[in-house]
Amino acid sequence: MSVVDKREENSASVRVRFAPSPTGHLHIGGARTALYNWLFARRHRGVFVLRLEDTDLERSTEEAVRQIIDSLRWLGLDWDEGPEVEGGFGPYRQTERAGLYRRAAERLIAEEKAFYCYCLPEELEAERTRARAAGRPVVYQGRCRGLSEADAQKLKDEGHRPAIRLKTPTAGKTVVHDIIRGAVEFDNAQLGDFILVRSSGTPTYNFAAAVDDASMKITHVIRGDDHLPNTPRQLLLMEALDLEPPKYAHLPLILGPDRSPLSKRHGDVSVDEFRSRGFLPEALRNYLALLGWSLDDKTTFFSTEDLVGKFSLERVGCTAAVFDTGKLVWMNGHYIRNMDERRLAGQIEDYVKRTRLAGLPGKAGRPRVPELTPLVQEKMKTLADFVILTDFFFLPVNFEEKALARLKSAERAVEILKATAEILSSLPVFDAESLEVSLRAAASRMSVKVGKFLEPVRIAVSGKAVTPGMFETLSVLGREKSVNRIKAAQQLLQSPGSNQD
RNA sequence: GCCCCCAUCGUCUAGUGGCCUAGGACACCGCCCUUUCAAGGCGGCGGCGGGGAUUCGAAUUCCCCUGGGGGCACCA
Repeated sequence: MSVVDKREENSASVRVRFAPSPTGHLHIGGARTALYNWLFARRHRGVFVLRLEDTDLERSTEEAVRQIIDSLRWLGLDWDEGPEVEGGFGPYRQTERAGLYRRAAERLIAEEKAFYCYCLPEELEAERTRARAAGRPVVYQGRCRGLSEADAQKLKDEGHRPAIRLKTPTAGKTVVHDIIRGAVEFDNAQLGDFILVRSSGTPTYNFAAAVDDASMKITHVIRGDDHLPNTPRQLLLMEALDLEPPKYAHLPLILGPDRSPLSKRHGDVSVDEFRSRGFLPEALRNYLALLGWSLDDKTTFFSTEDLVGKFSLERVGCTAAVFDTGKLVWMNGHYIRNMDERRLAGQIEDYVKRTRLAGLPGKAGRPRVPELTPLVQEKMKTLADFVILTDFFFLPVNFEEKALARLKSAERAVEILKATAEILSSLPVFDAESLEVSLRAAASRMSVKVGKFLEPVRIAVSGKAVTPGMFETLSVLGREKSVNRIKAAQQLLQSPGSNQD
């Protein structure tokens, strides 16, 4: 810890940002990007900025803003500047920064580093199609770059609304010094004079991102791999604007099981969905941290403090990673087993409330979550498992097909159930210890192994083949319900219709 | 078509020229423990995409190929 602290001293000025476009839920890939940014900021005692890239008016929604903010909060990734907290470099929505982009664009025009382009989208599209067909590079040909004053005026008079393009160097290379990948070279000629401002007056992604990263004094841009080809454009822009560029780190993508980029096709991909499925934020953080980053060859579990203390971009890998839900489930189970029992009970209560699952516990006369939690804690892998494991405490017995078959074919089941009902009815103290003593004794009297003895009891009382420990289960279920259910099962077995083959 | 990125067990990864007959984790398969199921313990299966080159020596360096991915938008 002290080693870390020492090194922090001179990196106190780190500023990073997470810049989602609010067009949907927070995607698991975005969550990892946010996490890495957050870790990097915390690790260097820097500032984590949340910026909304909402320049696409068509697709951006307030609903999406809400969801992204909720998901980030739930994940525990708090931002120092951004929506709802503000800060000295705001506003933090690009739609509210229009003046900034306009001034930058005007300056570039005035300095003749950018120009108005009157080409129609359809014309450009046609040209691209031609270029592709002819095997030529698909780059803007610079038609309006050298437009004369007179021609420009004429087009303007005809009512054409121009876009603004950057004059990109036609020769030379732009090199991106990526922290994760090293130097990556791009031919300037391949870049083309890209659009800065749409004819509608709104800035494009590259323009807004470059202006904002610089004006917000971002020191490290940590983002997805898919932005690597954009980086030379942003670099060129900052150069034209005479702005100090940040350092860049491009994270490899997250893939689905079929090795294509993770998307809705692969099922649950939003943080919100993982929350609904009963995953813990600390488990998701731990799993996501390891999806692309590692400390060494053996450390798997990291508390958030560990992560903050040990995370580094240098140890982020270059390879795209497949998202393995199975491993997340396992890790979540580990966190559940190791959680303080009372805290877990609280989480379960919140979860059940939030998801409104069947068998809502807690009504008068029913067992409460804190009472049930210790019975199922070590069996749960997600919070959702709680309901699956304990529903029979709240609901009438609903026999699972497999369990019913097993009950019917169990040896001496009727005899066992009868004996158990008698014991339960007459037990002076109805608690787990007494139950264990007397039921073990009964099994031994009947020369039946305890496991075999308990099987029909388990199924009678729960309708399931799998339950928490039987003695604890009976004791929490209570004498009356236990006896009633056992007697009911006994009758079921003895009724004429229950013959089986 | 052009530009760029990537390549170790099924999956996540360690590995930065000899410590590697390649280590760990998930999954899978056995065994143990056990009141079921989990959990836990022990063991097993399983990998450096291919070809050249450099070197006394390559998972590790270079080149080519192959495969995967991203970009080439008035989307972000």
